[in-house]
Amino acid sequence: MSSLDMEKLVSLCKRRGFIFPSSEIYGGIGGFWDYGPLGVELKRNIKDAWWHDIVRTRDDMVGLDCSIIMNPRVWEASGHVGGFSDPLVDCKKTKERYRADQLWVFIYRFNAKDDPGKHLEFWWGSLGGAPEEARKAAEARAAKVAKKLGQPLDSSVTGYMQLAPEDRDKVIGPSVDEAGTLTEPRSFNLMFKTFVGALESESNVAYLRPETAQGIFANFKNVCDTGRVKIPFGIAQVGKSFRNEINPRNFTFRSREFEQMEIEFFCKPEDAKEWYAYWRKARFDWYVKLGLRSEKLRLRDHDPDELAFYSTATADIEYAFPFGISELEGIAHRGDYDLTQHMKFSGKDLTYFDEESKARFTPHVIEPSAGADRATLAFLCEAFHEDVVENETRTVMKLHPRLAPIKAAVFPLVKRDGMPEKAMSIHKCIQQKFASFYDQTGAVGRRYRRQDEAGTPYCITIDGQTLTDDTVTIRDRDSLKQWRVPSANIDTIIEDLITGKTTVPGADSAN
RNA sequence: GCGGGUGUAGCUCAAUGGUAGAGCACCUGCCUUCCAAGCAGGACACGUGGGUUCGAUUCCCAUCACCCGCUCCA
Repeated sequence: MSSLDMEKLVSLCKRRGFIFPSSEIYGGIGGFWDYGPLGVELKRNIKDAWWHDIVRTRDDMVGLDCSIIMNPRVWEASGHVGGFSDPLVDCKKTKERYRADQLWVFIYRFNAKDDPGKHLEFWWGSLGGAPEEARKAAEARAAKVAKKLGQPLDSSVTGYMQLAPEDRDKVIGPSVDEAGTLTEPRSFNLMFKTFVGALESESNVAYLRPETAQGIFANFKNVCDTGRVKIPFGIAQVGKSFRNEINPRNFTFRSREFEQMEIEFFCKPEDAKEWYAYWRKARFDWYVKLGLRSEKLRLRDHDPDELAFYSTATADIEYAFPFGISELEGIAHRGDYDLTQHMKFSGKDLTYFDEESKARFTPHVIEPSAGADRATLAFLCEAFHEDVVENETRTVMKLHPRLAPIKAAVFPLVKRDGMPEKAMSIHKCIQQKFASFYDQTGAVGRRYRRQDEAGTPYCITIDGQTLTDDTVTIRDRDSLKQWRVPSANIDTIIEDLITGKTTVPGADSAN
């Protein structure tokens, strides 16, 4: 799919009511999106499928729904308050961007050539994790100047962050030869700050969570104390998270408000490697099962230098979006980092006592963390098709029946002879079990096409024959095949098709 | 945050310094027995705010949003 097709998808999403720009009538707001009538059903079906497969049908998983705003100490323990904000400096000339805390300023003083009593100062900016790392580059520049002016009188080093504001203009950026091209350090803090209580003061600062995971760790003891879980087990949570992304981009892919589907799976330290391998595969297979083609998906293991310092292994499930290959879900082996951090900061014992082995230990954690909006976008991209039928383009969303916003649409072939009444009663019947849509306007072919764009897998049409033998036609979205079935147990017939218990008949038995 | 581009109806596009048009979609009626039918009628738009001008959708400035590239993404 080219980028042109991404535009088509965005257009279809808006036209058919999948996704709208947030607060559009006020000019919108970057990084926020709304789900329309079809979109909310699709996203809900994805979250429901996840919850069903991860929590309901497993005996080693329980669910949780914790608050979005937590005690701010949670985010100190997790490292988000300290590590989630980087002061950045831009070079106005080269457009390069540096981390201000890794930019060191080496000040060298030389005697001026024509006037030995006068001193010249050079403030060279140089990059490095510590001054020692940065020194080499500065020394090279000093040596160059020394050829003209002689050896420097003295030198000193300071952090760019520590400079007085009026001195920042003196600094020569790492990639330029003139001073004054660097901006003030600006803090790009990705945490959403707010205040708890009506009075705004530093003492009641709180944060909107940047991930749902920490709520699980903070509740680990509570869940264990309910006595219904034994290691190995997992806690699952679906919910909104917030990050002040520097640059939201690519439709809903990088949003500032987004929804996560996260698992923290707790196990014995010696079993962690095995569980990591298990979840790495299980989560990949889940996307394939729901319709993402495996050749568009890839499982990418992080390089050792890419890993967070506490993680021994991390893999990303990536999807080939039209705008590039990007992450849908990360599966991380987090060791005992999180529980240890929360023990340290809360002072509470979060170790686990294993009744069988009579051993006490800090569980290790495997974290499969998925983006619900990213999954939704991937399924939309995957589903989008433009088929050519009799020289006409048919836009059809080939969504997995389990995910389709509307499972069945019911049409009277024409608006008379009691067909609308019969169709309506069938629609009401199906509606008890599935999302169903009734439509009697215009030609039936147009109604089929409308449902194609919504991704509705099955259309049911009531015709003249229905009134005599009580059968209806079912039309399959992907094959365009039609066949007759009794209307009496139509809800069960649709259910069997959705669950895969039955399949579309090979023969076209339409009238 | 930087550079470039775009912004006209629900969608895709057009025209214009003098009150905006088309196709598709939508609504109503008639007609219609299976894949975007026909006829008649209808509703709907110049992203926002300033400036220039007698008059701005058009020119200028700012702002917002989106797209592309950079940057960032614990």
